[in-house]
Amino acid sequence: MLDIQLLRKDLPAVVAGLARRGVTFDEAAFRALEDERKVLQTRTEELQAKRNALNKQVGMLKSKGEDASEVLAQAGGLGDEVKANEAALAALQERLNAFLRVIPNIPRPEVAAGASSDDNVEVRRWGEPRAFDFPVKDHVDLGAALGGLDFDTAAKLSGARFSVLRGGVARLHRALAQFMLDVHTREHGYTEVYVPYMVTGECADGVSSLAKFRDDLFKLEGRDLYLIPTAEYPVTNFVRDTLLEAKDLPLKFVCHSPCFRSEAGSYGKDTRGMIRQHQFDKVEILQVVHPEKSAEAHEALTGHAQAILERLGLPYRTMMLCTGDLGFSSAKTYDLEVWLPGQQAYREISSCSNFEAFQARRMQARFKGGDKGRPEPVHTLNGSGLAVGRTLVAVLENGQQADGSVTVPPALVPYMGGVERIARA
RNA sequence: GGAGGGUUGGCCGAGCGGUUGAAGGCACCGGUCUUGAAAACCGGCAACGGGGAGACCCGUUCGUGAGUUCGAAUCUCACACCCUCCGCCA
Repeated sequence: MLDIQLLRKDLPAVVAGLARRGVTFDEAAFRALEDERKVLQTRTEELQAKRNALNKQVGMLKSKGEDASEVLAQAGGLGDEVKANEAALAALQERLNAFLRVIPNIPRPEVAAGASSDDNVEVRRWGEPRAFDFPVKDHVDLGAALGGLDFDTAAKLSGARFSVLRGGVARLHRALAQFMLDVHTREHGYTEVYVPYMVTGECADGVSSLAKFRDDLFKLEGRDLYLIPTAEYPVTNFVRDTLLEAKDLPLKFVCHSPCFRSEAGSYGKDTRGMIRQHQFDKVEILQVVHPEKSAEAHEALTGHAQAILERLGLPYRTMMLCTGDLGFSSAKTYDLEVWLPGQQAYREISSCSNFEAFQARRMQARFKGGDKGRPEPVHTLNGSGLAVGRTLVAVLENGQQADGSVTVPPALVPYMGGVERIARA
């Protein structure tokens, strides 16, 4: 969430920052809550101080064996008054907190203003889309012809937006995840982690707003547990409620996990194929860094994701999301879009974000030993490196041959046991 | 599922219902000593919120929430989590 100190000190800056992403900050509501809080807090603390002073006297008198009945008489009824004020203050702070926790992050100044994905800015383009001398198929037709992609069986098992992979295609899926993990651990300095695929509501609210996005998640019946929509949920929470040392930073983790999303708001969107599924695998890279290093780390992390696409020979472009397309917690995001010949379009395959202190404040992730004497929130970042399912789609479509077989990218051949081409068994 | 034990500061760990934000240790920071380092010794060192120009002042926090009390880390109840043993099990 936003820094309450900033809201108190420079409300116009917050209002202006949020306005850039199309969010209207309710100044009147905030001011009313704050004014009420101030009055109530001051009164409560005065009463507490009075009670404490009297109690201290009682303690002194009793320990000397003297009579304390006079002081006790003064304190009579004070306890209930204090309790009533404390309860009122707690309730108000709860309201203030709820108000703050649904306010999104403020975009960094260099993020272009815009209303939707139409206003995103292309900042990089790599590779030439291949020219085909035969009619291209999309991954659904390719996969079906190879006997490796089966949506009918998946539907029988679990309904729409699931897939079953077989044979060489299933192996390709596994190979991609292994390849990504190896590159990030061996060459980019990330530590591999394996994590729970369910997290508590508190964890979910640490990375984003559970109140706002509860419907996007699958929840376990009767329990405070949610299936993770990305490894960001468990891994970022490694540092929840912790006080790190400056010398421990940066922390860099890579995690391969399944991701579960209800896709509640995307009825009728990307219904064909495995572009948008309730379950997909992703290799996520994350960093926890010193506040002054996050901008630099964001560029590096995005580069790490781009490296995977380049090693696989997949043409892509890098888009800087405009203010209006930014995720709730993000201050700046680069999306990587891979070229899909079957759609004749660039499609999102990775999203790399810098959350600055937004998530750290929500989950109390701090470090000490910086320039400031006191602990301060760390900065968190993450990105897909990459979405495995969509990478599979990209490899199939970009590597397709006239006979329906698929050429395996050279970087992946060792992970395929030497297989250079996937063909119908 | 059954039976016990536990949860205190960055970490470990003590704590008769009363000047306890909390002994002691570790870690960390500064100093003495030393050619330098280590050791030893001396000193410092919780977080968060509010107020103040500032030195400071006030408040909150001992798993969470209620309760008893003038007063709770300490007593009572509920809940959560962790550990051990038994049962079940990949």
